[in-house]
Amino acid sequence: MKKTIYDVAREANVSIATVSKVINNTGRIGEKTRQKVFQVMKELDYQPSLVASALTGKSTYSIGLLIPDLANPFFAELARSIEDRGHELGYSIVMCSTDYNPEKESKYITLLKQKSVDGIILASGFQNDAVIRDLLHLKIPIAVLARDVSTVSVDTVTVDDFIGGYNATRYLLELGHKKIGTIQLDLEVGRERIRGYQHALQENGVEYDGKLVLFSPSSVEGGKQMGLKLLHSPDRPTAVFAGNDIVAIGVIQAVRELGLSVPDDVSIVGYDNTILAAISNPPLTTVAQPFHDMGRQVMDLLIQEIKGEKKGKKRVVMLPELCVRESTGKIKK
Amino acid sequence: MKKTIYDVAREANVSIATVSKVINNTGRIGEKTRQKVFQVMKELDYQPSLVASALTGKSTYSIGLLIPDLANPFFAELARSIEDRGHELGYSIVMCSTDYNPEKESKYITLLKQKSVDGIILASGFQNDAVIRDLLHLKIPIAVLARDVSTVSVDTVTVDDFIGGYNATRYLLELGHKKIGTIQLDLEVGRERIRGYQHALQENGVEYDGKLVLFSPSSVEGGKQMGLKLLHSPDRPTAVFAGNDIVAIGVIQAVRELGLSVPDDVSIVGYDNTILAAISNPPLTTVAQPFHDMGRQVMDLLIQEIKGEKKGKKRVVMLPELCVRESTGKIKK
DNA sequence: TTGAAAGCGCTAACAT
DNA sequence: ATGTTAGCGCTTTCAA
Repeated sequence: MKKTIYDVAREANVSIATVSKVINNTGRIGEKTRQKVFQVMKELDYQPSLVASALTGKSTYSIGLLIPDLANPFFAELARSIEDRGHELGYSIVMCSTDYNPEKESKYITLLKQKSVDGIILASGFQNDAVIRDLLHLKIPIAVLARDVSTVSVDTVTVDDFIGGYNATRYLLELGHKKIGTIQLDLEVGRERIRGYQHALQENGVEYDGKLVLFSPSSVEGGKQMGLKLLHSPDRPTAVFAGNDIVAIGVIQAVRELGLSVPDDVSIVGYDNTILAAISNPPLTTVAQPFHDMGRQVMDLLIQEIKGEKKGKKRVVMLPELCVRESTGKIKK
Repeated sequence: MKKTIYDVAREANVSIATVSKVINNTGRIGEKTRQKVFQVMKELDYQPSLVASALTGKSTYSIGLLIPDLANPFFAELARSIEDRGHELGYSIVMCSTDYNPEKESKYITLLKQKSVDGIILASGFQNDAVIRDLLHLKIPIAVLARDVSTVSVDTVTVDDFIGGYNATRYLLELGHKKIGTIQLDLEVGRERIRGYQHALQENGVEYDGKLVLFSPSSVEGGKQMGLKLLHSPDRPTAVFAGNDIVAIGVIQAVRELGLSVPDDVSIVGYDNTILAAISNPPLTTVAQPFHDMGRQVMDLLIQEIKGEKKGKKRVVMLPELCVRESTGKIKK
């Protein structure tokens, strides 16, 4: 049978109130009593039930994490850093992969509410602010990662996608490319990167061509299909800026399938700097997101919010950094 | 304020017992009453507290997942399939990455016990059976994934590592390789694969050479270092069987660093068939583990155990399958 | 310094 | 068919 606080109290000849106090280090307890209680707790291998203490109004010490897809290396890394920071701070993580699916999103939110998690991290391309507002209204602490929720006041950690798109594109322009295609995810982040892309083009006097801008799902196959579409025209682009490393790898495959070479015929830039970028062939030039810091930051923000250590909401913006490898090269005349 | 069962009861002019009964669909309730209660629940946006119902002796509907490292694509895929199956069955997953670290293992186990999870999935190179015995003794349902716990009676899902090692090695032998090195993880699975490797060698009359067997941590860097070590001798192996795809990629890098080519000079076989194998250069011949089924199976086993739908423990063994790509080739005379 | 007792929100006998 | 009530294991006043 699992031991309860009553077992400890009886064995130590004190009341459960006393035991509770030594566990939580509250109230004033005599040193001898404290020792005795500790000893009995050890003897009985007693561990307080978090469920019971949660019911009494304390925290559950668990926080929900909504993330699009654990199987995507970028999100897996992110989840890992969030998990680590959470555990460091005494919280455990309940994982929910949403697949960018609004239905799953709200289903999981409901679930997490029922479980009385202390807070929720939204690391997803959340479709509707309504859910966020609802959470906020219910006073459930939340923190949003990697997405600007401009219309709502929440704690957010974002990486500047405009800059990311801008830097990637500018780098390609510097290499002499003029016809630069881009294949992004059909999400807010994708559109923001496209804005950066446009800005870079414009700044360099290159005319924007809508036909060079495509959307793709986050998969190798998707990248390949869109890559083929983009590269199939006789007047094909000499460089492609992809929405993430997975898509970029699809584009590489497309290039190869057309009998062309990376980076000789087509330069490619990815996004995220996952392990995929490091090991792909050729190694991928990519826009690095500081996932380690990102995870840590959201978690810290959320915990501060939970503990009420913070006045008002905070918005942390991090900067992406171009990581140059071998999938990009100067344009050949 | 969060609504409670009392709010619903009052609003619907019934007792809390009645509300509880319609929620859980137990006892006999008049149709009109039922409708009324449902309606009020909706109006109030009432969601029963799982914490409270858990305290009353019911399940928490959460299960703990101990896994070495979410950031490793293989485990991420596994975690994803476990999560999906869990959610399908109404359970949520509490993630714990252990880094193969026994201290973290027991720390997380303690945590999960306090949270009264309904069960725990051990998908780790668990170092000591003691923890498992303890859990078993406490009657906490567990299921073990990807590791044979031969001395203890638990539900397990494993992939036959002996066969995996055997198949990989035999394939290399069939290609004409005689000097075959192997770099495995220093874990039970690794040793089992080495046994398969030895068996294949012996069966083909190739003498076993201990110097060709190395251990490495699960990292590209580790694989590269061990790869260099293995390949540095003048009498270097013509093929390497690696412990997982990540290590295999490290070996590829080692081969390149020595100015050699894959597969012309050195054939390489990985393990796991993660996305890394598909996108590496050259695409990796690898031993595929059916992670999708694996995750589903452990979860099913665990839930059956939790629900007591099963007499005795079950041991499910799945078979790995060699997936041939371009990192292996016939030996050159 | 310690203990008695009232909940937290819910379930499950047992009554009615 | 519905309600009363006694817990579940813990925290927290309030007394002693």
